[in-house]
Amino acid sequence: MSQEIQKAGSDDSSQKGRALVLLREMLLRGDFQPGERLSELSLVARLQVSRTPIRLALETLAHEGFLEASASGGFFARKFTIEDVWDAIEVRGVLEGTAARLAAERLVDGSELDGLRQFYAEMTSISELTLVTLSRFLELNDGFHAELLRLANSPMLSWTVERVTSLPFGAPGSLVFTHSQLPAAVTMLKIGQDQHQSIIEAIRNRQGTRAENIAREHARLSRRTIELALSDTLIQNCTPWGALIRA
Amino acid sequence: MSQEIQKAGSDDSSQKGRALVLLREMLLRGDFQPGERLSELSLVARLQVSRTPIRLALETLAHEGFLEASASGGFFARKFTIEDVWDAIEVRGVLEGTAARLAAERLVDGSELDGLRQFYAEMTSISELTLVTLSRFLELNDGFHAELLRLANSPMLSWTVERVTSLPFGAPGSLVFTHSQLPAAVTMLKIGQDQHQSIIEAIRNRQGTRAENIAREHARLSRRTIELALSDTLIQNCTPWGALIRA
DNA sequence: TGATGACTCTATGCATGCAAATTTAGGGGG
DNA sequence: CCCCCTAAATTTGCATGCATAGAGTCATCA
Repeated sequence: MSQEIQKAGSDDSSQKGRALVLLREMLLRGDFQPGERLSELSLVARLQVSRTPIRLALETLAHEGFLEASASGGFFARKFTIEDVWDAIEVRGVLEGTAARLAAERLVDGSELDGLRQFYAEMTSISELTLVTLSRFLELNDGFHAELLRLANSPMLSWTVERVTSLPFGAPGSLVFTHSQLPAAVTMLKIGQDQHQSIIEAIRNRQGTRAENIAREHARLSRRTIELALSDTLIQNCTPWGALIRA
Repeated sequence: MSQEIQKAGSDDSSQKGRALVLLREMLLRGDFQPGERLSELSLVARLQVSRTPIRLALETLAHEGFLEASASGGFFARKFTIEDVWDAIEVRGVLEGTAARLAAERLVDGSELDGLRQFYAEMTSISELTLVTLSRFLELNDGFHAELLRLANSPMLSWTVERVTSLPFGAPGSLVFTHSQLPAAVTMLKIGQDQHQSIIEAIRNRQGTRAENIAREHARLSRRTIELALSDTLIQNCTPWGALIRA
């Protein structure tokens, strides 16, 4: 599921979509130095797409937060620090906390929680961690969080979260662990599962503040997870977006 | 100050900037029905600008949340309900609460609060409410909130707030009151000033949670203010964005 | 040697033509 | 009377040419 989520206009059927996907890949791969100017003409050669769709894609990437518009026209690669990553996670936690609180406040019938319970159950049923089960686990995790947002019943909140998560930092994404870190990583996932369970319980009991606080702490768990992955690897090697972080 | 804030790319010096400003005006004025398709060609005639800058402006407005992209190309006027307005205010409150909390948690020296204190003092010095002093008051209010965000020292949070406030709902903006409502409106502003004072105090004492909660409630005050203005006027007549709300 | 000026060259903003796709209107068939 | 299918007209997506503004460079002068 997480792999199939397509951001708007990113379908491969149009020139703009192709340019967008390719540019995102290049940015995540670190093909551009932070602060480097992305000139349209040079991209025409590299992407085999004409200037018009490239311009549209650049505009979109600027709105998504990857690029910064220069006052004199054109775009620069935005620079990110590890602090930005932590703050993005904090913001995401705040918004998911709000989703959990609103879900608790606006719940009308306990059966609305069945969706969350199902994601939780399926995640629990995954006993051991392999490459394929991890990917499945992350899919279910995405599903859980999407369902939580749905229960908040707030289009404005959903829209805000969409905007914020256009940058890849907040999302759990996939992390690469060294062999020795695996046990600790599994522990993290189990703690996360316990938090999922507690969030469901809090919403069921209409404990809005409790739900909010757990969801916040749940986001901070992904910070700890990243820190763990970072502890004996370079950031470039343990996250898909590592190349974006300089400084 | 609030009048001089220019959203990126909205300067009048370019065709795209002109189109953007004009289209925003038209949308706020309610020139388009919710769900109506905005065809580029018809806009060429109405705005006296060619298709290229119009297309860019439409793209930008979609990212700002005014328009919705159709799957088959083109854009529709998005429809908003009064619930969306309340939720936008709630989200803004959550984010400003986060700014207040981070400001408290990250404060290193009490003198950093001087900016906030100055805005507060100037707002207090305004004794009576006229059209000109109200406008000045709102400017100072904007300044206070911008300074609060600055103190949070979080580029990611600032960026998020910018994204969310591209829609005009969250911001205090200007409201029109009937004569009989004026005393109540003045009371609201005084309560808001007291909250400003309390936020400063909470940050000074490094009471993060307290600062966060007051800032949230402060946002809800603007909901009450809108409800007051709404109480014996149509929404179209008391807010600048009233024409956007249907249903 | 440093700064300032002019000049060149490149990059972007904009306009417009063309083709493909979507929507819509109309007619024919069930 | 309703549905479907076809065809035309509108609309968007894309490519490209042109003009202007900006960046870079080199030379001259203080």
